[in-house]
Amino acid sequence: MADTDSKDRAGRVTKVRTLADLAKIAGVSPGTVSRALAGNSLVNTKTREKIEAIAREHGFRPNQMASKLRRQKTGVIGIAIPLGHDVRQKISDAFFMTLLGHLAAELTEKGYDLMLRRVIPAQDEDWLDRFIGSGMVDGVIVIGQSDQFERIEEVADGYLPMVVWGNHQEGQRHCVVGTNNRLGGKLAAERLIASGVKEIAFLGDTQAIEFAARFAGAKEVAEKMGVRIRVLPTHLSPERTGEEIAEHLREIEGKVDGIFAATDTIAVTCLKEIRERGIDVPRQLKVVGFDDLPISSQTAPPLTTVRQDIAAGAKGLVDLLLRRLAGDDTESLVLPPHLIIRETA
Amino acid sequence: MADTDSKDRAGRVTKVRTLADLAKIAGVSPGTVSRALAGNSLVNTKTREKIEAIAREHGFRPNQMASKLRRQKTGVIGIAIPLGHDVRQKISDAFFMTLLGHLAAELTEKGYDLMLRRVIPAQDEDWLDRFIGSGMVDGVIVIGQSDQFERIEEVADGYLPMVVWGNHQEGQRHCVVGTNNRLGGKLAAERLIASGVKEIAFLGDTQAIEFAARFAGAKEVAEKMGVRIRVLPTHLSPERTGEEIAEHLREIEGKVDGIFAATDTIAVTCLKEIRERGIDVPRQLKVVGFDDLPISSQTAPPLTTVRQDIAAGAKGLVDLLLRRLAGDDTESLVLPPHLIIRETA
DNA sequence: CGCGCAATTGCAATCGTTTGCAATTTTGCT
DNA sequence: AGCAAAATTGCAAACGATTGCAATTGCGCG
Repeated sequence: MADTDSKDRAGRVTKVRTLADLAKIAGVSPGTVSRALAGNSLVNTKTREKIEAIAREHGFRPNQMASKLRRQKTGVIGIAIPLGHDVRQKISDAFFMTLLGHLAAELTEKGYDLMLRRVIPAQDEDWLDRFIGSGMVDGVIVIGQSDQFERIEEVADGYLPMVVWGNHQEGQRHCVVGTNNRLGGKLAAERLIASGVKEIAFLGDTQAIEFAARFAGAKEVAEKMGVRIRVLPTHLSPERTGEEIAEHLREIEGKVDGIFAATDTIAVTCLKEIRERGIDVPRQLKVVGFDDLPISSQTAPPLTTVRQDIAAGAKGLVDLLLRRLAGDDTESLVLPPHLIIRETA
Repeated sequence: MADTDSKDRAGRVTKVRTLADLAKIAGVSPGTVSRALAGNSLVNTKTREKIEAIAREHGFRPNQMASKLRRQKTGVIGIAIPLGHDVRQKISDAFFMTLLGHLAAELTEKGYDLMLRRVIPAQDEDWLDRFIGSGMVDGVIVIGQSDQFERIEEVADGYLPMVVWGNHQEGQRHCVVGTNNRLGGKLAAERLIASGVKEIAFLGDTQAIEFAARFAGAKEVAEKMGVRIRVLPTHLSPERTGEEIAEHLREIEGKVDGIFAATDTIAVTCLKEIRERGIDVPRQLKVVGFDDLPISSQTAPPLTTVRQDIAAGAKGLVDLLLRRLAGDDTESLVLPPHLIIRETA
């Protein structure tokens, strides 16, 4: 508030490391200091102010480890990012990162810290139990089910404070927040077909459960409308994707007139490859993406895509987790996707 | 090793929460259990195996809080992201997120966890002391100096295990890892001028120290070569940037023939606005960015930019921090930028 | 069989805070 | 002034794992 260098300008000679040290200086007991610094307790205002002053003067902060140990809660939420095979990719994936950014904002606002952990399930069987059982976090948010659906289910049976970002399956036991991927897939296919597309290619890896759902939705619509649709497996590693897509394009050229990309990242790369082949979008080939990342409005031409509301997703994850921390057994939250029409379809 | 359901198949009825519980079952003392689980200690192989078996059977994990308290180290590295004014923006900024992704990979590999904390210095005077003094982290990496240069300097005087991503100033006291921004700025300007540019506009906020250095480098070259250069303040919040840039473009149209964007994010938005105004890149207007984000090769036309080696930066941050944890007082690390020539200049 | 040394194990203090309970001081009221 | 009730404060036991030191056990060998 006022001046900082008032009396103790000799620096940090006096080292006050513990409540007890501080208590000695203040002439009270450690318990009182603890209560005083905790703020709202039942300690005399005058005493509190004196203690606070001394604490400030010495730059004292109570040791969090001790505090957490004693109180049996950490104020930390664990964020686990399971990396399936694409080991180096996913954590720098634009979608996950954006989600993480929003999570950080939400959790910080609620007074929680985030502990981030990249896990490689293939190398570490019980990554989830380890994270949970370590006593380092009060709850866990798992970003992406990867290929760990079963393991997550098992853990969910005995551990309440966990929420997962991902796809919702009929009858699953773990609490998930995510977009209705199937519906999103339908929207994409409908748009392509409404734009006159006669044959669709889906670019994505249908082993990932979300992508499979997106494809399933598109397929349903396509079949109903008598439009052919095929899958062209496409991965997400920044290096390989470009080539993979180029190859696909060579293969489908002239046969397919609509592309549904499992991800905006794929769509963006795809647009670039298409441009290089001199194909006109949307005249000759129409493209719809999925996610609506910030970049997607910046492409040439701007990408038509299915929007996932990432901010709402983050808020949902945090809200549900907090309710679970309070003992509620919450339902999953499935968010509606929105078709964003720009210029590629 | 062998079968898991050998004797205690009654499930999780017996709850083993502490070393002591486990010790009782194993018929040894808690100390022995601790040593056994720690692995390398001086406990009899047979005993160890027995204890490990019981631990596995009951899914027991030693409480980390207690462990950390006792050992006075946490195995956690704090990552602080100071947000200047653009409160919601920076943490989802592509550059920071990419860096964070690489940091996560590096730190995980070295056996550390990451604790992520968004801080808003304006709302929280002593964010850094709080983070450090909390006893929750063994060391801190600060991502971006924001407008907190002075505060970081102060803290660095009394706290060794801290490394900062940012710009290096002559004679600064804190250990920093970052790109040589001034040199990067020179490279950008040289390229623009070599492409025939006669007047340059720098798009960026020179209040940010890194950006100021980039501009300074460009300015030096421009002045030497007799080319005019001006600053057009541009922020990074996703919403405002587009409009700001549009306005700038209106203002400079016809006068300026080269743009140096402080950031690829700005450059990408810029390219889009330019396209919408029907200006030809690179014929009428040349553009150089900074960062070389993954998207930058995907724009139309692909962006010429100054590359920061993010992976090397992350590795540098982690290496230096680990050496500081070991007691070394390390020097700063300044990485060379690389001009990546694509099609916009 | 007994001694000495090495290999294991147990004991108990410690890390620094929090908090129920009891002790003490204040306050309010007659 | 006297006494009950309320407001503060102190005491000491947790929280759960680690680790120096001492005690025990086991082993080799004369």
